[in-house]
Amino acid sequence: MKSSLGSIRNEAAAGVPTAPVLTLCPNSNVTVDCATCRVRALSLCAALEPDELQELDRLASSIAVGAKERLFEQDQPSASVYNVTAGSIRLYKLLPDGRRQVVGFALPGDFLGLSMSERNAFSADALTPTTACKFSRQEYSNFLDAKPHLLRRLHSMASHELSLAQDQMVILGRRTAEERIAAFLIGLRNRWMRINGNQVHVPLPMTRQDIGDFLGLTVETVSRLMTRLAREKAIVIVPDGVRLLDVPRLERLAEI
Amino acid sequence: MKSSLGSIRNEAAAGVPTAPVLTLCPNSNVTVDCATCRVRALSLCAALEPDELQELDRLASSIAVGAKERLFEQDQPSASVYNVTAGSIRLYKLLPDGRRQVVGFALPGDFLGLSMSERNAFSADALTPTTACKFSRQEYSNFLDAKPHLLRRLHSMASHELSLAQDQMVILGRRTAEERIAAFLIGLRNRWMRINGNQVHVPLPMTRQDIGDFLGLTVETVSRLMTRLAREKAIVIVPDGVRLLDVPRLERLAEI
DNA sequence: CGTTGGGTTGATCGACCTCAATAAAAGTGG
DNA sequence: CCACTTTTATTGAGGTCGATCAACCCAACG
Repeated sequence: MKSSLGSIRNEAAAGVPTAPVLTLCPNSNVTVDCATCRVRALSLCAALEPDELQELDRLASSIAVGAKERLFEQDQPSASVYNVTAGSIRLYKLLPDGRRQVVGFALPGDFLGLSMSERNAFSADALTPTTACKFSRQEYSNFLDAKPHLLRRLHSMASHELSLAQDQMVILGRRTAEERIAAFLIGLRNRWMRINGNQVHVPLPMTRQDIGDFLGLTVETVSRLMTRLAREKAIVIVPDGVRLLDVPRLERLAEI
Repeated sequence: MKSSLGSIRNEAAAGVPTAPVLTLCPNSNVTVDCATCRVRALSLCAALEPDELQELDRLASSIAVGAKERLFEQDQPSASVYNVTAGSIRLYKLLPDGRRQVVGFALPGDFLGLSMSERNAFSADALTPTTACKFSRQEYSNFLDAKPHLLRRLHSMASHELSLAQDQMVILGRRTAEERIAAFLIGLRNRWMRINGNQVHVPLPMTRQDIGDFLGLTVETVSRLMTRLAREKAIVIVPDGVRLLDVPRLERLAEI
């Protein structure tokens, strides 16, 4: 057997898609209005002046995808880049034998395609109904060439992403299961805070399996430890999320 | 006890430096000559025209650091960025309790400071005598503003780094110890190949402890598995490195 | 109202860690 | 060049955290 790791059980084997690929979407190509965009301040577009925003407007199309639909797939040519405006997305890599590593979750304000590379480094499935601004990668790349300060912001977002990835390396390489869960909850809370403001309620649009595949743990371990944190009054498990009761305790565990 | 993970034993506790901090270096501020630089084709500078190279020449100073000296330290303000010209460097993060995660190894041609951020995200110790081109971060940043195609290349290098970090997340989250070692050796061979051309000999300037802290394993596990791979004729352990005998087998294990 | 996907809980197992001892290099000073 | 220390690597014996295997619960849904 493949030893300790993996998440083969609830997945189809060997790279077989588990979510329907995004086909034609009724809401595709809806007009975009950057001026009234609610996530603009959080997103890449914050780097732009009003007139530049109008230019970008013309390049964008709005898309909506239902829960469990796939936006794009690992190793496929990437035709588009996206700016998430609502919803949540799972980003993951599959090994040939079906083991899965979730490399991140995209939330409103996040940009997909930071690397502007020819092929997707990972797959992306919507976890909840999701909307995004969609751009042709080529057109966006040309736009970048004309707007160095936008490139600067793209690079700064990519750098931030790199820094998060390195933090995740510490979590995966050197932290206990309990610390991983705590770090995950605190990290997610901080991200929701930027979007919704300070909240004790942390929405968890992903399954336990997704969390496990993000943290290098099994579903069972995630479930057990969340239950334990709840029993110890550090959190309360509520439908579609958790409520953080003892943030200092969790932060101590996560020790960012 | 802290459970499974960590590398506290051979390290001083709680963030106490284990390597001397780089102070005054005899070879500092030696004149740089980009025109004859042997790693230019591999490095960021490859994006520059001859006249731009001369401009950069004037911003650069050459530094040399001995083995085990520290280039810079996690969380400290980052005054400089570096282009490694020779040697090898360990990049790592420390947890407050002394656990360590090596986030990468820098080799000739690598750029340190891709994120151009205010503070260092990790510490950097030379593993072997190392030389690098050193730039003021501020001056380099200004230079970038004037040269969008250089920024483009910086971003492309940062994207590549992000992609490597995500691959490392798969390794740390979902691979067995044996697979991690194989992936490490194959990955390092591929990097040396870009520098020295195709070689069966893979130099390992880092200790087993460093490898363990990179792969989320203990020294003992690294040693045991390297010995096993040697016993099974996949590699030969030689002074300061390994010789790869059965590359296909290792690649199958690493399954990139 | 059966079916299905997600979540929880228990019993057991095993990959890798921990602890311990020794061996082999690599400095270091006389 | 050789004692002596220090660092790094190897090997063995035993322990444990999280994985595996297996029920079971519950809500959603056609």
